[in-house]
Amino acid sequence: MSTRRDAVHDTLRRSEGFRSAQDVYAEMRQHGAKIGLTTVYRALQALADGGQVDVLRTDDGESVYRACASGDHHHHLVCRRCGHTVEVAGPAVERWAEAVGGEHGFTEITHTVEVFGTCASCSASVRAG
Amino acid sequence: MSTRRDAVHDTLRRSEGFRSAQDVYAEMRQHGAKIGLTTVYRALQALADGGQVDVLRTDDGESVYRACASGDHHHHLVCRRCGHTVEVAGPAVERWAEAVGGEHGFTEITHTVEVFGTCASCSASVRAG
DNA sequence: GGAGATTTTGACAACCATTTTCATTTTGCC
DNA sequence: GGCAAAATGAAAATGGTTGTCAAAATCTCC
Ligand SMILES: [Zn+2]
Ligand SMILES: [Zn+2]
Ligand SMILES: [Zn+2]
Ligand SMILES: [Zn+2]
Repeated sequence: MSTRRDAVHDTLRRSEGFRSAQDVYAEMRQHGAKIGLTTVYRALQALADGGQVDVLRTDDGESVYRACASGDHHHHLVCRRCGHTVEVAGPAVERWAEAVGGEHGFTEITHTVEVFGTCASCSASVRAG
Repeated sequence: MSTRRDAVHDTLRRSEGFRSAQDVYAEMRQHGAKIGLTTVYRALQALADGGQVDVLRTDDGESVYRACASGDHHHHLVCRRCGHTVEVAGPAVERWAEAVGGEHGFTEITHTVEVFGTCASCSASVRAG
């Protein structure tokens, strides 16, 4: 629909982990893009609403976005040091969530699942001092 | 340690679902408690740090707290209409999170899991109009 | 009990990501 | 070109949360 939105989407695709709106905005400006912060926010929201990017909340309440390779439902294994992110499927979790909801008479079940850890290369650099 | 902290803890225990700091503050004042908002924030943080209450973030970035019955690791099934909350255990999920982290060389694995739905009584009241 | 040190409290200001506003610019269409 | 509708972005507003700092409560030792 819009050139701006595509530019935001591209910036996100070039990133490895999850990025905040402010983050994306700063990077785009750095690379000479002429875009306003408000538009970045709007583009990210639209992309998230359209399911083209994934969103999650950091511990300090910031929304961060990622253009994932998989369009199917999946979850994330995120390194809490470098942000390196792996997309993971979890059929067992999907079934569990549905089952636990059903057992208690709940309907229209949704769920949020995120896994955090320290990735191999970060572990290595810590050991190296 | 402090009377204020206990008062906050008690207020939370009397609540059914997750409550925000502002929420707890308003209720305490309503009941005549003489306490400041800053102190409520500090008490909730201390309780959360001590593992005496559970915290989670709402979609709009608000931190909400709950004094759960179980002191063991567990997750929550939350009604998105009335906030009614059930504490649920998920051994399968625990194992899955560890496994998926390990498979990708991650260590110090943690995870966040929340299940949302519409509870039976809310479904009923919707049907009743 | 009391002086002084230490901790806790809370009114208020500061923070900061996000949203709203609204005037300007760009786009879509004839 | 002309014009309506949509997009843009600078600046102001919002709102939950945190920082500040002086006053109040609590502890400590005599
Ligand atoms: Zn993803
Ligand atoms: Zn899932
Ligand atoms: Zn709990
Ligand atoms: Zn768990």
